[in-house]
Amino acid sequence: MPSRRPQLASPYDPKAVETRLYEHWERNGYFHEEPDPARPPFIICMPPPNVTARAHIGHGSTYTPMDVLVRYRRMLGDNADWLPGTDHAAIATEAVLVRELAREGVTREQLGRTAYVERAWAWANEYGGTIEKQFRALGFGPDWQRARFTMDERLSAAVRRVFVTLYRDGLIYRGKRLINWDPKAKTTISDAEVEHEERDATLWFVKYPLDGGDDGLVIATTRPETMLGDVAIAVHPDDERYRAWIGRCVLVPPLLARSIPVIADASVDPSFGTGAVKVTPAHDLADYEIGERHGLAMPSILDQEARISGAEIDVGPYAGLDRFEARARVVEAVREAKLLVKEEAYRHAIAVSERTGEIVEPLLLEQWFVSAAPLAKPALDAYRDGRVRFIPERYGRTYEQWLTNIRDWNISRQVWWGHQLPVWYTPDGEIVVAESEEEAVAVAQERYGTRELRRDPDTLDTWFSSALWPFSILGWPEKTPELECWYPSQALVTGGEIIFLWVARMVMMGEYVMGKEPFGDVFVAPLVFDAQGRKMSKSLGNAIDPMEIVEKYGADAFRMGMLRQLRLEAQEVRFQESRCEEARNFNNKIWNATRYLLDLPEDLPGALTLPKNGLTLADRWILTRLHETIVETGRLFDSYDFGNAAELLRDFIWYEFCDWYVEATKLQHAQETRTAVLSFVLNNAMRLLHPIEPFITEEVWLSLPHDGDSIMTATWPDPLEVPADRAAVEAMERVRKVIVETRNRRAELRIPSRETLSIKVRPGEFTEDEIGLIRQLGGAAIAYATDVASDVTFTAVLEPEQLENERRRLSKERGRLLAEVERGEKKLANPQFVANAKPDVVEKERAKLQEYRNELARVEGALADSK
RNA sequence: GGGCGGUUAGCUCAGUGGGAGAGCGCUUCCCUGACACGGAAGAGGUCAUUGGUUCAAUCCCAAUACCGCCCA
Repeated sequence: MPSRRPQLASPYDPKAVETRLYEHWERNGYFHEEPDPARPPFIICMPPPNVTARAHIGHGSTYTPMDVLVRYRRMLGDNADWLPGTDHAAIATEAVLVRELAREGVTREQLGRTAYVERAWAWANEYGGTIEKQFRALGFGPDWQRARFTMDERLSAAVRRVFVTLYRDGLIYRGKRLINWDPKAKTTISDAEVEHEERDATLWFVKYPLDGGDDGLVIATTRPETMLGDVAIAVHPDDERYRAWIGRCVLVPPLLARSIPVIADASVDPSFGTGAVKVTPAHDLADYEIGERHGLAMPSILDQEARISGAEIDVGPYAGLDRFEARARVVEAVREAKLLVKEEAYRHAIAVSERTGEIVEPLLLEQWFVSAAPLAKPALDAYRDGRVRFIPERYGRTYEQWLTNIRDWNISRQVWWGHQLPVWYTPDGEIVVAESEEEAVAVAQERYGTRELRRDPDTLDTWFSSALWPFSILGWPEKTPELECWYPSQALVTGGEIIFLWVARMVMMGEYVMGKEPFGDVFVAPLVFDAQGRKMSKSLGNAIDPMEIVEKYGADAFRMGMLRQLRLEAQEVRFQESRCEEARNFNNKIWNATRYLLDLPEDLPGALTLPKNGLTLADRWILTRLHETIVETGRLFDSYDFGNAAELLRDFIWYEFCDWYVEATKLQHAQETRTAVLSFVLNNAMRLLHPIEPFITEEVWLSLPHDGDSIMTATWPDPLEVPADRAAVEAMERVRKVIVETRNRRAELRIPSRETLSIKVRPGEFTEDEIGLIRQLGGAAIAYATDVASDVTFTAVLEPEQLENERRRLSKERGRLLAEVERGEKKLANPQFVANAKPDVVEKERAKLQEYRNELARVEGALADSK
C-alpha cells in the first residue's frame, strides 16, 4: 500500500506549525490529567509568576526544564501533571497601581479600600493572562484546566485556616519589633526581601561634648541624621581608651539639648572608627539589641515617609525634612559647631528593597510575626533525612544554613492588595483571630461581650500564601483525590534566589500543615545573564525578550538553545543567542532529513517494524547508536542534566544520523532496508527529542509511520526494542576513519570532487559493506593489492607542486605519529606502569600504540609512494 | 567578615586520573539528485600560577592571584 507523501516546504517554518499544534493539543486535553493511584505520580507545581508579569529570559531556564520533565514522564507512563497558576504579588502590583492612581491625581486613601481592591481585580483581570499566552507560545504545557490564582476564594480560605491554626498553636504573634521599612512602597518587607549593595558613602567623625566639661568623645557614623534619636554612646568594656568614660554623660549634637550616657557593650567593635559608637535603637538592628540589653529608650525620629518626625522626641528645626536632606543639614550644623572632627570616604553595604530599589529604613513598628524556629526544625529534618534533596547538592547547605539561623518572619504588609489579616480588635484592644467575620463576631461576643470589631487593615506577605501553594492548589483543606494522590509532588524547579523566600517556607508549611515535605527533588536552575556576564536589566538595555527569540527562531529553537547552555553544576548561564540559531539550523536539518525520507522512490513501511534480515553495516551501526542514545537520554533526564541531553540528541541526530547514516543510504544500489530503518530511527529520535522540542517532533512524527494520535501521548522509546551490535559500531568507526582520511587527502591535494581518488586496499581487510561505504562516501576508486604496507594506501598522480605539498604534509604527520608511538612505547616499557595501572588501561594503551603504528605505516607508505 | 562557585581555542562553554572537545567566529573548497538555516577539509590551546600525591595530573590535594554569587 503506497503511503501518503505530504509535501514539506523547506526551510522549516516554525510559525506554520507551532500555534496550530498547540491549539490542537490543548483542545484534545493532552495537558490534562486526573489522579490515578495505579500509576506512579509525577507532579510539579509551577512557581506561580506574578499575575501581571510578562515572560522573561529567566523563565526559559526554569520553566523549560519543568516542561521537559513532565513531557518525559508522561511518555514514560507516569501519572504526570504540571500544576500552573499565578501569584498576586502584593507589593509589585500595588506599586504599579499607586503609580497609575497618582497619574490620575488620586491617592489610595482617597479612593477607599473597597474601590481600590475592585480596581486591583479589574487590573489583574485585564493585564493578567498575558504570561499564560506567552507560555503557550513557548510550548509550555501545564494542565491549564487546573490553573489557580493565590487570591482565589479557595486558596484564600486556605490562607485564613493556616493563619488561625498557627495563631492558636502560638506560632503567630503580634509585637513591636524593628522591621524593614520600604519608604517608597510604604510597607514593611521581610529580611529575605532586603538586598545588600556595596555603595560609596562618607564616614563622619563627630565629637559629643562632655556634659559639664570641655572634653568630648568622638564617634564615627554614616548616618548623622539619626543622631537626633541617639540615646547612648557605647564602647567595648575592655577598651582601655574609654574605660574612664563609662558612666559619664555627653551632649547629643547638633541640638546639644539632651544628655546621654556612655555605656559598655561587648558587641562594639573597637577597631571600627574611633571605637566609640552612637546608639540609636529605633533605627539600627545592632543598636536595637544594645538598647534591649541596657533597657534604653527607643525613640523614633522618622515617619513612614522617611521624614524626620518630632512625634516621639524633640528634633528641633529638622522636623519634616526628608532623611537625606536632614543628613546634610545635620552635618552642616555639626561642622558649624566645630564638632565635626573629620570625614572620610567609606564603602559599605546598604540595605535596599528588592521590590522598589529604595534604601530600606529600619523602623520600630507593631507587626505580626511567624515564630520561625519551631517551624524550621521539621524542615531541617526533611533535608537532613534526605527527604528533600537539592540538585546541585551545594544548595542544600544554603538551605540548611538559613534555616539554622532563621529569624522570626514579619508577615504584615501595609498594602491593600492581598489577603487581609484574619484579625480583629475590640474597642479595648483585645485581639480576635478567626477564619471569618461572623466567627470573629461570635467569639468577641462570647469572650469580651462586644460585637464592635475593627479588622486589622494589613495584608499578609505574598510569600505566606505562596508557602501553601503545593497543597492549596490541590484543594486543601478539603480532602480531594488530587491531594490524596498528588501530595507530595516529586520535583520543584526554581531559581537559587528564592531558596529562602519560597523553597524553605514551602517545606516549613508543608511539614506543619500536611505533616510531610511538599516535594522530593529541588532542581535549582541557573540564573540567566547576558553574554558578558552582566545581569539583564532594562536600564542597561541588555535584556533579551524570549518572545523575540521565538519570533526569530521558533519556540523549539529557543528551548533547545536555552537547554544547550544549562550545565548541571553551573550557577549562571551567559545567554548566547547563537545557540538558538544553532538550534534553528538543527531543526531545519531534521526537517530536511524527513523530506529526504519522504521523497525516496520506495514506499514507506506501513508500520514501525525492522527487517529481521538483510540489515547493512550502516543499519546495524545506527540502530546500535540509537539503542545507546535511548539509554543515555533517559539517564540524563533522570539526573536533570538537560544541557548534556540536548547536546547528546543534537550529536546523534545531526552528526551521526544525518551526516553518516542518511548519506550511507544513498549508495548506488538501493537498499531494501533503508526506508524501514530511516523511519524507525527518526520516529524514535523524535520521541527522545520531544520533551525538548515539542513542535517539530510532533510534526515530523505525524508525517512518518507512527502509533497513536500525538507524540505527546506516545510511549518513551524502549531500548530493548532496538537491536544493539557493538561490533558494527567498531567496524563503522574504522570505516569512518578511512573515509575522513580519504576526504582529507582529496582536500589537501585539491582533487576536484568529480574525480575519484584511487586507493589500494589489502584483500580481506574490509567487507563488501565497508568497501561500498568507503567508495561512496570517500569518493574513492578501490584497487586490491597485496604489496602495500598498510591496510589502506592512497595513490594519486600528482603535479610536481602538489607532490611537494603532499610530502610536506606527510612528513609533518609522520612526526606527530612518531612522537605518539614513542610516547606509547616508553609508557609500555615502564615496568611500574604495567605493574600498577589497571589491566584494561594497559590493554588500551597497547591497542592505541598498534593503531598509531598502523597509521605511521600508512603515512610512510604514502611518503615512499610520493617519491 | 563567613560560605560557595569559576579560571580550558578569538568569544560563550563542555570534559576526563592514561590519546585536549563543541557552538559561534576564522581559512580553503563545493549550488554532489534532504538541507547554503547546507556539505567537506582545516588553522587555532604551556587546560590561571606554584607546590604536593601518583607509574601517570588539565582532572585529586594545598597555597596564591584574579573574577563572580549568596549570607552577615
